[in-house]
Amino acid sequence: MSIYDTLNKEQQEACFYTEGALLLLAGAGSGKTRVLTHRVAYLIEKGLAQPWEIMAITFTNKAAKEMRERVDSLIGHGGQDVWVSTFHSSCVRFLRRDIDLIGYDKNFTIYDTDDGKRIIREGMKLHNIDPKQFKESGVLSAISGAKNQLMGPDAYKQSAAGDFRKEKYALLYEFYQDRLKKNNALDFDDLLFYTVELFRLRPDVLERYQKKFKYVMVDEYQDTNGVQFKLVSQLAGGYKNLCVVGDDDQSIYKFRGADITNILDFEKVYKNAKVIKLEQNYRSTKTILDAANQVIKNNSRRKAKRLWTDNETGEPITFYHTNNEKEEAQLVVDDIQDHVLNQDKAYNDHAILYRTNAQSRVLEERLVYANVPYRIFGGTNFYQRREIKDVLAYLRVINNSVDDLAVKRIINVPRRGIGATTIDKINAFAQSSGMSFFEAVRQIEHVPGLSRAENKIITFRNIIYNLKASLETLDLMPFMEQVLEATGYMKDLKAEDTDEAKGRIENIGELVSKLAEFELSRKEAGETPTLAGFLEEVALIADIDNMENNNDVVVLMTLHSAKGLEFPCVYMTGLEDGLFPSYMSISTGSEDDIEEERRLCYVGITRAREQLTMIASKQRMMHGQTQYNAISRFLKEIPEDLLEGKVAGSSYTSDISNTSALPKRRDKSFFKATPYQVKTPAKPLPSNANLSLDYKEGDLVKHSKFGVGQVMAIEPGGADYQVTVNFPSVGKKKLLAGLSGLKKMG
DNA sequence: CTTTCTATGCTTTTT
DNA sequence: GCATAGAAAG
Repeated sequence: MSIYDTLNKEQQEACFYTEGALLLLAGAGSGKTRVLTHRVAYLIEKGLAQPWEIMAITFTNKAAKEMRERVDSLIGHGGQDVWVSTFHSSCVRFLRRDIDLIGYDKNFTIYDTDDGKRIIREGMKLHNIDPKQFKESGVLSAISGAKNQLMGPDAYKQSAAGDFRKEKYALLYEFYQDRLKKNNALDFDDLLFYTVELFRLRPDVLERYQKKFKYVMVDEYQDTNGVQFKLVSQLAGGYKNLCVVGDDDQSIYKFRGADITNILDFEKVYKNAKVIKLEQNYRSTKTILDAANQVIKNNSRRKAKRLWTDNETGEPITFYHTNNEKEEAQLVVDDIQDHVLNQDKAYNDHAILYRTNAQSRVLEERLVYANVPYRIFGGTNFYQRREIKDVLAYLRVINNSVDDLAVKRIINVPRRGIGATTIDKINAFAQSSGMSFFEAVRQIEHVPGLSRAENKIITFRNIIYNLKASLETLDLMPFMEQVLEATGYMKDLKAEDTDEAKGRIENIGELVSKLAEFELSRKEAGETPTLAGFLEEVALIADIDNMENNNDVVVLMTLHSAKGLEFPCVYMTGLEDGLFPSYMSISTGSEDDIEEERRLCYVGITRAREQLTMIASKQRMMHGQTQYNAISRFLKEIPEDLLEGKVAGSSYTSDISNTSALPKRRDKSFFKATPYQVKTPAKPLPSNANLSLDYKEGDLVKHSKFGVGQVMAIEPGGADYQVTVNFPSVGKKKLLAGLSGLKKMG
């Protein structure tokens, strides 16, 4: 009996085929992570490689974390030395070590697209480019596209000659890279681009890694782009033991530069590549899988394969055609309630999926109304919120003062009476003498024509100087409190006294608890937690990474975010032509675009284990206007005998009163051990959060976002108490008493 | 320099 | 329908 006995024949084959190039075509739910982790175990067990000679690359932190855990539990001792990480964090590691060899500073900051847009906006002003004709996002995606094809600004300029639009892009690309370099910053694409450059220009560095990594594995290979392809071939160029895993039918990130030909042509590039197909699905019922197959088979550009399963036939797929999006939402909510109350299902067995984030609003409304606990993923990322970006900008300035963007962001936040004219003057001075913006602030006495504004700048400068000094002496948590105090940011928000401001205060509180977690985890790992380390971690994190499975809540997310996840009950909403497939993909008239959407549909269907509900609405409010859309063409590709409810003509006449025919909700506590509290409109904070708390360990407290939880611990920390609370909906959280607005229950 | 009003523009988004 | 950016007014 060995650990490999639990694998099927193809899985075993993939596991034992270790040398050379291997393409693993792994259909949805076919157990590819199992194969990858067992393969790692096999390599180590057979003595083919030491743990640190194996590299596994994923796209998301979540996938990396999951693989990490599974490798650890399978291998036990030594497992933690296997290099498991995302493309981007691997590159950060490479670059932090050696980027100086190609003329950059090792202490670079990572910019997100928001930062990028600011730079482009600036560049467009400088070059007099009409913002009506060029959108920042369009420019950025052109730049991103160029980087994905390994084209620097010069190469791009050459290729752009004669094309009016591209020539402007080229101009902005150059400006953008200049500005990033000045600010000592790299964007997401740069992380990959410069790593490839580093390896190209310094073969000695590349060789070190090629010797180190005897075996390289890449997950979600169908989503790789040009640079990633190059990077992978560089890394695996030594031993040439490269195993890529993917499913061409789940390639849904073309708009981010993913190139499906990487997987389709793998065998052409790696001539002796072995191909193994994993076609047995362990996740879904026959009915669901059948539907998925029937839909995806309408795509022409794909590798031949047919997913099958030994699972039961299961229930038919339910189809509803509702009159409008409110009914749609109500129906989903009622159905979930019914499952929870009458069918022994938990809330977290349910996922509601949609094409666009905007659709979540109506659903959220009905969920709140029905008191169903839920969590929305995606939309505006936590780290994109204004208050979070502001606070992070302060940290960035303290960490890397050359970061002009960050300095300009917070120089007048909160208001210090420093306006556009003053900033322009400093800017002009900085540029004429070739220094950074903050350097000009340092030498503010030399900047001409400021008069009264000078004192305001000096006040600001002192704040930053003092905080820089605090960072030297204090631990991160007390330092953070200093930042919030000394900058006046918290004071300003508290004075505002609106629900919105309270929400922002809570978000900052959440950021503080993230910092606490970070500090703790680094200390546990025996490392010194640094500000730079925290900023880096925060820059590379996504919303979905924070999804924890043990919270009993319904989850809402886009079809894109759902990739890689599975749920017993899945609701696919908004299945209408014009929404899904999107209007864009229909109007270009390109079959490729429709195929991409169809793959997205395939991804959605295959998320479901037991029950799949598909809903279209006759009428829907979109962009403030009522739209009447036809039922999605994808829905029509599913044979009627797999569906319950009628597709054409639609016999399902739902009016809201009809839904009250569903079983009435009884006292929730009969069914769920833990009472829950859904998001309520923020309750007023204890207005002067003084330091005496009205709750103690063991008490139940209420948080306006996380609901009710039990206080696990209270510890003094600097000027405020750190309170650890266990919330049934989100798990344990460490909060600052003054910021969190916790209220004792009862 | 700050506040308030009007216009505009909107898919998806692993990092 | 909503959020955000830029212009106009205080």
